[in-house]
Amino acid sequence: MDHHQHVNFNLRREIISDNNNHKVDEDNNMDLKSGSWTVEEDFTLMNHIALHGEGRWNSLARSAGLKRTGKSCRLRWLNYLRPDVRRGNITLEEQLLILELHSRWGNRWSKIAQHLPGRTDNEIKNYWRTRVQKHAKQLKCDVNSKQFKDTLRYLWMPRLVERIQASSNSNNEVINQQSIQQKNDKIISNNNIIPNMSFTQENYSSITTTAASSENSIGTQISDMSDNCYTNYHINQGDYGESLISPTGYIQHGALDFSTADIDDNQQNMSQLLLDDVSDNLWNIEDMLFLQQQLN
DNA sequence: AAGTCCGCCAACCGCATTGTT
DNA sequence: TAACAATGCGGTTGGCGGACT
Repeated sequence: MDHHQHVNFNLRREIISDNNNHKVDEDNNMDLKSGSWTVEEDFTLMNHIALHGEGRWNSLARSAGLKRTGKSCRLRWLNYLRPDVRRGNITLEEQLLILELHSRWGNRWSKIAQHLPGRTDNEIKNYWRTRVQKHAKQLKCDVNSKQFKDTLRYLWMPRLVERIQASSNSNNEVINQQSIQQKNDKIISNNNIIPNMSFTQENYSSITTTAASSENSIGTQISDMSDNCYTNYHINQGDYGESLISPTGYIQHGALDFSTADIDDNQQNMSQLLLDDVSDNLWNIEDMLFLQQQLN
């Protein structure tokens, strides 16, 4: 019996499906449920894992009294119920990291997820398919094509870096303003009011903290990584190629690898892409104008 | 208001790999 | 070391909800 045969044999033994979202565990003659998990099932699984730990998913499912396959329990726990699962929108930093790591490793979702604490491979895969592949589709090019990879690398990723930096700067400004106000308040409350004197940012640079180091857990964790992608983008934008990136991070004329014949289509497609992307916080009007200049 | 479309994402499936007996 | 079981991984599907007509 070769590998495939015995795997299929395992699967046949494990479950036999009917047409009604029910499966039968032949060994235990038990109806198995599939589809969405109920709150009761979630509690049952969580309580059982809290008491007995995870692993041995098939026997866990049986001993917990869950009419689910071990696989289903494992997936539910790892992708949803685990306490350290990070929920909510993918941040700019995470987007950048996903793009970078995917450019290195391709569809190695699990490997990529290891570098995004709290994110699951499923979540990253979904992000890629729904957001990134959508843009490839809009550009009418293959997601693996050089054209699309260049678009990601020379447009999307630098733009994300700029957004991250801008966000970090604005956070610093808010923190600085708060610090200044607190200082002033403190001085006033101590009856040490100094007429006509205001505190500048320079005066208080020593008491401010950067958003990246104190507020942004991803940034902190990334900085601990052995292969530090995010920091590389922060510091070495020249990595994109000196001929491509201007000091502001913008792309030099002619950097895009579009053939002349494709320019009109690409311009139209990219403009539409950028318009659509406003909802994803990746592009703005400035980007659109810039790109149109590049394509003209 | 009702019907349709579409994007998102949880969950499933098949296969590969790893662990255990 | 072969057989089997458990786990991991990536592709795909289907249901839900919001947007649109």
